[in-house]
Amino acid sequence: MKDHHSDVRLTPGARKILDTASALFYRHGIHAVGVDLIATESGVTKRTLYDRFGSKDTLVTAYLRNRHQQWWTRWEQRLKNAPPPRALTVFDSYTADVPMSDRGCAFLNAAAELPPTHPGYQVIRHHKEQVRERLRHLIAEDPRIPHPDHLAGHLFLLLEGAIAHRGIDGTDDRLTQARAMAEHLLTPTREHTPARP
Amino acid sequence: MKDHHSDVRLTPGARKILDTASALFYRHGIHAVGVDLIATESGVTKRTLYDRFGSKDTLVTAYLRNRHQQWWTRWEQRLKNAPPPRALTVFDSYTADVPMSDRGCAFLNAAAELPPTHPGYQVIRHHKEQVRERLRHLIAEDPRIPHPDHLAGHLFLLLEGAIAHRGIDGTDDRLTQARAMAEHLLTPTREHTPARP
DNA sequence: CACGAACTTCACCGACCTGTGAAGTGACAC
DNA sequence: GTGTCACTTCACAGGTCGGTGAAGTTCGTG
Repeated sequence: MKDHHSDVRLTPGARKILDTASALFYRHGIHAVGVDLIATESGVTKRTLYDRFGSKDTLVTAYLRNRHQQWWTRWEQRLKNAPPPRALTVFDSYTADVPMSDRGCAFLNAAAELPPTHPGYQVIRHHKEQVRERLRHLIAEDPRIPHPDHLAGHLFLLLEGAIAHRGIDGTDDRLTQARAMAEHLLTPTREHTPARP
Repeated sequence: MKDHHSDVRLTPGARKILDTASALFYRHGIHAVGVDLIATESGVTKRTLYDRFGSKDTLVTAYLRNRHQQWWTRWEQRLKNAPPPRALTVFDSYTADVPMSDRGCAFLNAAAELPPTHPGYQVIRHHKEQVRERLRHLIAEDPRIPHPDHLAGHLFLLLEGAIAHRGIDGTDDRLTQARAMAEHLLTPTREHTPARP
């Protein structure tokens, strides 16, 4: 209960491999990084890598799972001592940890280069689904918000657009803009009715 | 004036190579497609490919440039006979041509796997900049809109979020949602001010 | 001490990667 | 008919890809 790497039992070598692979995959993309490089950078032989993970695809899937777990934990942490509207924390969670977000969203990037048949693809879908769902619940905390579902969809699109451009623009500007827009939408001054139910 | 491939002089072979490469790059990603496959699928030898384009990076850049040109032409076409608010056409432009958008945005996908030093990266930035700028002008066509710049940023984020998820979800739903939200934002019934008076 | 899990080195596989060299063919222009 | 442009085939370079083989070493635990 002392480790921030809360995932199941991983041998020290496997842990090192996963951490190294995560950094490389995120920075350079998945197809651009070979298993040889991962093994070398991990201080581990390819043999060990294949003993622990079986295939590159499995390692990629583990990377995605681990990333989701880390991201979720950070968000949960940030949610604890956050003033309402707590939905805004999702933007801060991206802005806060720079090395974790300076190349944009790991899941959007992975989705861009993996085929939909890849075992990691459903991890991506699951992650986005979870974020969206949590957002929906957080927005519904304020009973004055008239259409929480619709607003959740709106905030989610703002978030995704902003984080997609985080990697391209190289600045937090879009994220900051999106947060401000979200904040405005979350203050229930007037009607924010959807165009159509 | 009859060809939708308006780009400069390209030999027939080069044209075929570019078209084939475009389809493959968009469908499978850039790193996942080798020049051998491109040559084979084009009915052309690698030699010809290298004679015409010099390197894979150049071919990738040409792909991005060509894509921008195509996309822009289509949008321009759609803008001609469009009722106001014409800013909404940008959503329709994505929804309309399925094989051109079923894997999401070609530029966002490319940005996800290319290093920022790649010669094609500035093409990506340019494309997004152009879209955003055009959107800003279209919104400013309606003098009743109080803060066109701010609203353009808002619509742009909605668009980018929706098109980023176009490839993941496999449906047009997010795009349709985003369009509806944009439409609501564009109807100047009440205040849409970014700050409170 | 002894056991076994984790890890090591090193050699190897077939396939594929980007990129190049040499020699030759067909079509069209002057 | 000579030149040139687009294109062809074939062979090959040096390197990396994911994945496996056998044999030996480190190390904590019982």
